[in-house]
Amino acid sequence: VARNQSGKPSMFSAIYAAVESIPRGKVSTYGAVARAAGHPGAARQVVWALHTCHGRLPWHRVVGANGRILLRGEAGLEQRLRLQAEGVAFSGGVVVMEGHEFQFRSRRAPGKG
DNA sequence: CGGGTGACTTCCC
DNA sequence: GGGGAAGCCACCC
Repeated sequence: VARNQSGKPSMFSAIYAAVESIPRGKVSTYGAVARAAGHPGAARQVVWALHTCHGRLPWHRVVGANGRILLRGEAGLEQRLRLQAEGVAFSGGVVVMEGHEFQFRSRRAPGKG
């Protein structure tokens, strides 16, 4: 577990755990992961975490708002292929969030849950 | 402490 | 649908 110089766990740890918690066949957004990690607005740090752990995390399960693939070049293609391989549906080049967006343990809008 | 950077997000036209 | 701007946070120099 990565820690800060102060000794307390950094957002890295929270973000890391959040990304790891995304089950196969589901996806989430940078913002949602940041929220689930307890750091709303830290979407950019999610990118940082993914980069730091590129290869250790299901990075392909993290997409941009509206299920858009933000990666460039082959990376973007690979992400899409990986998601499709997991059964994630695409429409018009973007992920069908409707039913594929992973809902973290009661973090987003209260709704019915 | 300041400046630049990044797989972001939201608001407006 | 595309472009511009502001907000956000941590890493690196």
